[in-house]
Amino acid sequence: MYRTHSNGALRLSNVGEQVTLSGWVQKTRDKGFMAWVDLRDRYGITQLIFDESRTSKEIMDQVKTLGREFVIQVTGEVIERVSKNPNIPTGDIEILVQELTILNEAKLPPFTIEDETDGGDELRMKYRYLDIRRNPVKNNLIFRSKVAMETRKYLSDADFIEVETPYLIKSTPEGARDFVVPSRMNEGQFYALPQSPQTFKQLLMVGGMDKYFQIVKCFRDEDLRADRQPEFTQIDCEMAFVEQEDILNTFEGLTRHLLKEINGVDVDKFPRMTYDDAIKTYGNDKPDIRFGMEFGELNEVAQHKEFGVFNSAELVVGIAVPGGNAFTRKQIDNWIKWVKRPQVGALGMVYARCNEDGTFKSSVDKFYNQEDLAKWAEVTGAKAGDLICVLSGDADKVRAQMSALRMGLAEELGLRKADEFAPLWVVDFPLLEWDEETERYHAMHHPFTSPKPEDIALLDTDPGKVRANAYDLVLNGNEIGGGSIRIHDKNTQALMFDHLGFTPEEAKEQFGFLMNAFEFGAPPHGGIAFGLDRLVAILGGQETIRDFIAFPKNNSGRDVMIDATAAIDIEQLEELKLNIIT
RNA sequence: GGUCUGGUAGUUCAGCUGGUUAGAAUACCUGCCUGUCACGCAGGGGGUCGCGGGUUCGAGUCCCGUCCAGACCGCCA
Repeated sequence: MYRTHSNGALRLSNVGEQVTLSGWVQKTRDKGFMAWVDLRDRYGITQLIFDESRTSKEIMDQVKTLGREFVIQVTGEVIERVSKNPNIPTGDIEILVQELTILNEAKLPPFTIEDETDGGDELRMKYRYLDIRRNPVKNNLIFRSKVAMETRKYLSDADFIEVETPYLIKSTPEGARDFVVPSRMNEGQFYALPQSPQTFKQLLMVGGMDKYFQIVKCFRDEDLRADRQPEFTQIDCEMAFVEQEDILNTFEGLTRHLLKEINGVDVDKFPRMTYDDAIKTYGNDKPDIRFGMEFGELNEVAQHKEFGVFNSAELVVGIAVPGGNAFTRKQIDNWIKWVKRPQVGALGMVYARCNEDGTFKSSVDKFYNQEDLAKWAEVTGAKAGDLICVLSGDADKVRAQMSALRMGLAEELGLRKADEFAPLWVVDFPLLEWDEETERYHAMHHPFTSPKPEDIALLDTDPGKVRANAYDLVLNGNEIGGGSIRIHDKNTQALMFDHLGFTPEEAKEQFGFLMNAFEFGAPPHGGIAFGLDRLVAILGGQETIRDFIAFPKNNSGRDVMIDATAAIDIEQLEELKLNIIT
């Protein structure tokens, strides 16, 4: 037997017991006459003691050969420590070792296996199995497991059935790029890995599995970000015989359950905001509402003066930065530089200081008097001590720029508190989105999303104005889930494909199976999918999802540990009848 | 596809305006140390300054190219 207890288990009450422990050598502290070894496993650290007067000479010598991360097994007696360590749960006891076995030696690890490691990201990824030994990463993985378990518990209790759907499916031109898999048995043909199990879960509804969920890997061949991986996990859900309201309530319930069970936080009923309002008020369809700084549209009060920049702008928009009057001139200049970076792309920024005495001092005092600036303050909600930041230009662009500035400032001011949770439903998304490149409308969500019945008439006259029965769940400025009520009749689906530029033949070739199914009694249905990686990271109070994934890919989609991607043998290529064109 | 930042000891970093033998911390090795727990003390080893080219009397430092990493924009139905 390798162990009778874990390294986090023993307490004062175990004193006198004979125990066997196994684990990794975290650290040895050798005082000559006496040596201590911190023995680590998943559960904690237990201190081993070796002592000239109580330990055999052989074992004393053996201890001197132990290096960091050696795997050892010891047997000995639990004794009370002479000097206790209040910082760890096992700090009152130690093991007086009588037998020591080195189960496996270890090379010197390339970085320290400690909470605050000296290792950089690249190295940690290359030796991810060592990184996972560290508490922060280990705890994140345990945390993720707990979120997944609570999700299964909640949905299972609500009569949802977990069904697996295939990973080898068919490529479609809509949406993200597919990862493709060549088929050996079907020469020149390919499977695609699913971007989501969308059509399959709809077919499950036709199949009568009226409450379905799946915690499932999805794949998208697009460029990565700190919160985007090429393979990621969704909590994918679908329900039949439901309206939008039923879905929102069910999954608000799931989110509330997770916040309660995982974070111990009770949240009020989630507020709802239309897509249009989110864009107007926050410049963004996933607003972080943990803090204010809402947009104030200044066209009426700032235009028709002598300031040409504002007069020629489609939109002049401002926000009040709480306490921002404390910024130095240099700090404000740096924010101006910040918004002028190509990533944000503003041409400049106008600002107005709101002095404590109620007066204003702006960068455009030449054009605006105190009365004008007081109106700016009224529209943006600025109080004495605040700073009003104003951007202007093309409405869509300036909203995106102001949104970036709002988030940047909030981050800087510490308004994005990791332990505060502000969920929000964003509803009434547009059904279609104009794509400049292909010069046609694309489905904003996906082509199976149902238009709002009262907007269907607009499909022919003003397609961009048609709203969908689509919704996103936003948490702290991150989209953590999104879904829609689906189309469930063949004619509406055909109409949608038509407006998306599919000929009836193309629609049949790519989605004929779904259209067919709709002829055999498809129930009304809808659903939602949560991004598990992102959800877990946010519940865990972090923005980057990588440390909640055991073996993530790097920025370029590479796994630096196994060194994937890689070329394949010529034999494999021949078997697949593939040529590499360069 | 684009913008920006970085690459110097095992590791994390400093290295100014180009100028003697490239430093610190930590890790590692040796010795000492009668209760350590970020142990302490003394000593030691450790470098193709990512790679290639250029400017210069002289390049870790400046320029060009390239590779790698990270953040972001585009992209992500």
